[in-house]
Amino acid sequence: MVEKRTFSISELSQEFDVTTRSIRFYEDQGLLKPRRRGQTRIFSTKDRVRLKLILRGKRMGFTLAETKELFDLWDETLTGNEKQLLKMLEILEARRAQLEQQKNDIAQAEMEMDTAEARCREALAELQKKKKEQGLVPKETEEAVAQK
Amino acid sequence: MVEKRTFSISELSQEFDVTTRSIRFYEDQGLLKPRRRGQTRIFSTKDRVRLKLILRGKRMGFTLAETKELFDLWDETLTGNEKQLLKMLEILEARRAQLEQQKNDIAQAEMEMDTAEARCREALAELQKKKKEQGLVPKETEEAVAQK
DNA sequence: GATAAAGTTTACGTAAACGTAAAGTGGTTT
DNA sequence: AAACCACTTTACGTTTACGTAAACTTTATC
Repeated sequence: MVEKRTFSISELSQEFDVTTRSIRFYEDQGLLKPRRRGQTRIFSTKDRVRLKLILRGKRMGFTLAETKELFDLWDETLTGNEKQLLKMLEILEARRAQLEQQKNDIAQAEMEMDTAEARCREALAELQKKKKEQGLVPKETEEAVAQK
Repeated sequence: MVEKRTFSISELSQEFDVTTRSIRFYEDQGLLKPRRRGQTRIFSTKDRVRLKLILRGKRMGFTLAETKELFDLWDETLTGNEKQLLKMLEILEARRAQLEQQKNDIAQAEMEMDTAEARCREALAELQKKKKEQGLVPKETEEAVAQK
C-alpha cells in the first residue's frame, strides 16, 4: 500500500490551488523534476510532497531559491558525505532560529491584535450608548456630539 | 516621561538595519509620514513604531500594501465610525486565521526538522563507525565500501 | 571659506514570481 | 475529418521592493 499514484499538472493545480504556470515555473527553477511521457509532465507523490513544501515555504516567507537550496542540500545529504551532513545540521539550526523569530513575531502580533480588538469593542459600545441617548434625547446636533 | 524624542533617517536606518532607501520608499508608499524641517525628514516615535511594524510584517510575509491597508484602516477606525469599526473587527478575525495557519506551518516545519536532524545524526554516527572499522582494517577499497 | 558629512530628489536598473498571450502538439469524442 | 480538450513551449509583460548612480542642498567642522 505505497500510494503509487501519479498526477497530471492540472490535478496538482486544482488540489493546491496554484496555476499551472506556477508549477511549470517551479520546475523551471529546479524545484520540481517530473517525469515525461512524450512532452507531458507526470508528477510523482514525491513531486506532490515537494509542491506542498514549496507552498508552505512561501506562506512562511521563504523565497523559492531558499526552498530549492534546502531541497538540493537534502538530496546531497542523502549521499552521506560528512561535510554535507554537518552543513545540513548548521542550516537546520539557522532555520530553527528563524522559526523562533517568527513565533515571537506572531505572539507579538496576537497581543497587539487583542488590544486593538478590545479598543474596537469599547468604541462600539460607546457608539451604542450614544445611540440610546439620542433615542431618549433626540435631535442632538452633530456639533454638540463632536464636542464631547 | 513621554519619550518625546525624534529621529533622523540614518538613526532609524542603523537601529533597524534597513537602508535609507527603504525608509524613503516606505514613505513614498504612504506607510510613513515624517515631518520636515526644510526638506529633511524628522521621524517621530510613532513613525518609529510603524517602521517596526512594517519590518515585522515583512518577516511575517505581509506585503507593504497589506501593511499600509492595516495602518490606514486603523487611522480611520480611530475616527470612530461604526462601519469602520466593524470592518476592522472583520479584518482582525481574518488576520487571526492567517496567524493560526502560520502557527500550524511552523509546527509542521519543526517536526520535519526534528526528523531531518535525527537522520543526519544517525548518518553521521554511521560514518564514525565506518571510520573506526577502517582504522582497524585499513586499506579497504572504495569499491568494497560502496558494495555495503 | 573650503570641505567633508549627511541629507535630498530624480531616475533608470534589477531580481523574484509569476501573468498573459500566441502558436503548436497529441489524444478523443462526435 | 473536424472540433475540442488538456497539455506544451516561447517569449514578452507586470508587480513588488528595493539597488544604484548622479547631481544637488544643508549643516557641521576645520
